[in-house]
Amino acid sequence: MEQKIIRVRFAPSPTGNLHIGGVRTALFNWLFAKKQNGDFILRIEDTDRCRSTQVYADNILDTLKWLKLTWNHGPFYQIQRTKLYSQYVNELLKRNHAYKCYCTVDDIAKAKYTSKQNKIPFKYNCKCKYLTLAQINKKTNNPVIRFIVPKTGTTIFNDLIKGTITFDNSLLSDFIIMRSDNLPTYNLACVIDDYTMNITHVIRGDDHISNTPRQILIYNALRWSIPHFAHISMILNIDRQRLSKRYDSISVLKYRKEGYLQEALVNYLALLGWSTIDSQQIFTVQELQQKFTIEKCSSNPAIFDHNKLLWLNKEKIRSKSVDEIYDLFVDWANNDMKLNNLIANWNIKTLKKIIKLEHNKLTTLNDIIILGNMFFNYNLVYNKKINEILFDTNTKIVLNESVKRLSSQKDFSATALELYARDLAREYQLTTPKVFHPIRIAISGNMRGPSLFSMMEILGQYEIIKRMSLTLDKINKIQKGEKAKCQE
RNA sequence: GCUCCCAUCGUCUAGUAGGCUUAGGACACAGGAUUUUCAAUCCUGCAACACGAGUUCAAAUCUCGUUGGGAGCACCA
Repeated sequence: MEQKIIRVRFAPSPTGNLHIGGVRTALFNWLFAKKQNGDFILRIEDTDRCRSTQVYADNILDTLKWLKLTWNHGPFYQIQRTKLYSQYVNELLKRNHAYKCYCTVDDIAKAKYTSKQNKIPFKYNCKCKYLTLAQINKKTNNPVIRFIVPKTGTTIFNDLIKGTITFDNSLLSDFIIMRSDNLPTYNLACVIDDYTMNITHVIRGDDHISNTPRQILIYNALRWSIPHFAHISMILNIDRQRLSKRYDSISVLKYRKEGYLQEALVNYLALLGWSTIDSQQIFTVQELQQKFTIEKCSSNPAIFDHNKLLWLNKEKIRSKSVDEIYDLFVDWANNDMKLNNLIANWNIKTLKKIIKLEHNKLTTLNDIIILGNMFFNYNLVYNKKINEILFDTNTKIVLNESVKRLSSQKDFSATALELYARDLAREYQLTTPKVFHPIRIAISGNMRGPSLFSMMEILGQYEIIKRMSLTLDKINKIQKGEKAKCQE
């Protein structure tokens, strides 16, 4: 017998940037499909004309592309499929599973207000079902279409993650499936699409659990078999609140901008609500595809942990060769005009040496910018600690003597340079920090940075002496009474 | 108010047919070693089964209740 092909879909609405929770839903669908050689379909649910925009749709597409969550079909836009929805709405109407409702938004708001006042659960009891032809003829407004929910019984489904979930039909209102503008509402469009697109597994956020019984009722009314459902838990923000469109809809693309690797984000998101028995932390994409199972998805909500993402990003960078990191860096910088200009004159060979030097310290690609600036765009920064060292009486001695000695030095390997510095310390009876710190500040403009002598080796004689002299000049000028820049 | 979902270290989680758990791993945090800085590295440490009943020889694991958190109850998706 032929086995049914697995087909899943990711169906965001373009009413905001794709946020981290949406990306994870997409990822889980994608992994589920990939593992079983199934299809991953992208569908844009844009029936809300007031809030959907192309800008957001593009953001969704761009984000998925960056993360390499490729889809086999689509993107389908629901707005282009309205004929299909009308067709099925008519069928439901014909089969007495739906009726036209002429109630106004005010009517409903009033009913809702009353139930809130009386503290009773809200259920809209629409009477339009019983309207006579004469009464209907008097109506002037455009009706909506409501689905007729059975008065009794329960709707049960077996969720692949949460287990059996039961809802009482009597609690449900006759819900709207088509608005007065003749566009379908979410529950209707979703069912029609999932069915006609042959979706076998609906994997989505668990905020959709309460929509599921409504959708199942539509499947039943149309005599369609229902797909498998899997509701993954939400990602909560640090306040344990749902990631809201309003506050957390900063685009996931910001992680790219900040220098995160797509594979780090994918790896991290996979770990958020999914795990293996052996608690493996670092996965290649291929491993994720092989090992992902819906059964191992956790049913409790997860909080986004930025620290762990950072760690994972570092690990991913470390696992790459210098050349790979360089390529990644250049690609990344090319996405940003400013960065692109900044690094235009950076020497490739030197940059690779720098990357090699700091290979296992890099946390984001942006760290390379910081390092590069140290080497290619020398700039002496001032802060309290640096000033202290700059105006230490020994500093001038160390720098003057260094300039003198290094001018005639032949060997500029890290080991030779360290030897010279240690000799200097011994001869002047200074502790090594008293010698090393001024040199570090003079040549890198900073207190923090890579191994001092390796840094000097990369810079070379000319640059070292130039920077040391420059620093001496500055010290002299400031000491002569020029308004101290460091007082700012 | 009603319905549904969830409940192991600060965070993500392992614990899958109740005994193998003095509850494991990872991130974070703290301390130490190393050191010219920041790191990296190595070592060490801190830290959890929400609570209460019940079932059982035995419960983090099953049942019920309580509490807490989340989601939904739109002509939004």
